[in-house]
Amino acid sequence: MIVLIPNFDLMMTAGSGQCFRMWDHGDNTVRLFAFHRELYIKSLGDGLFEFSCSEEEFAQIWQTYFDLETDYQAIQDLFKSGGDYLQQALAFSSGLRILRQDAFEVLISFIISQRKSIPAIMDCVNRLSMRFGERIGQNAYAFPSAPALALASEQQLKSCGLGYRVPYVKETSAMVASGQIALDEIAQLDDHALHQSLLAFPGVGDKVAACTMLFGFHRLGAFPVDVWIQRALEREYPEGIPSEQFDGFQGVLQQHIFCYERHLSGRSIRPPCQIAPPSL
DNA sequence: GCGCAGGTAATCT
DNA sequence: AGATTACCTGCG
Repeated sequence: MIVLIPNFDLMMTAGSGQCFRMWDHGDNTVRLFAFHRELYIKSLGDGLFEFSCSEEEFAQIWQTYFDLETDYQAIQDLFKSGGDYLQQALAFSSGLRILRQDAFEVLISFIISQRKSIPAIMDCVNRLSMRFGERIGQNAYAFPSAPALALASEQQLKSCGLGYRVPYVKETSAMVASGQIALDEIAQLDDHALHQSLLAFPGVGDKVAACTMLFGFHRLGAFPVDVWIQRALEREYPEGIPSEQFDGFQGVLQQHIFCYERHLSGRSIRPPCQIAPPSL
């Protein structure tokens, strides 16, 4: 099916580091896995996109996943008074959206992300999915469930390249699987309480908690500070960023700055090409 | 071979 | 409280 989606940059969103299961498939097409489904999207230009699914599935799953019902133009307008640097960042990364991903997948993925490059994270997540996730198609696997990861042996997890994060992933999955911390329950909490709850998971500090809030719980006010953001803040806002001005949407701001900073440093903002199936 | 990659937790002062 | 350091693994 073909849809008109104004103000949506598919490649920018796919390469923005918020998700690890979306690849540049060539020919302006992106391939992704989410919510036990496989999807291809082709950008046709002029705001037109071709989705490899039915209209029902689009309305039911993907419209929400890509947060297409939120007015991002209105959010961007909030940042208009943010100075030249911000305007340049926005101009570069306009069309970016905050995906509504599965909270458990985000939690585990960002625990893995520490001290890893984006391609390395994608490798790990992909290996975990191939080994412990449900098969959803030709060479396509869903992200594993919490019980599946909780039951995995340390050796199996280690062979997916997790390194010292193995106990973090295993214990966090066990806590979710047992209901000790139920993700659907803490989803009801306010931002501060949710952040505190997430810190109780091993391997989760302020940064991973903020990423989980922003990408897994769609808390647009969460503001993850990684090395890129920190460098940008020190350089552009030595007196501190006037974050009250952007209250409630600092997370969107963070994504724009992140994309722009990586662009300035010469890093790709495009999603990596589909890699060869990881060896098991 | 060495340093670093979207950090965290343990161990200092 | 704030600063320092080890940590798996893969890649340049």
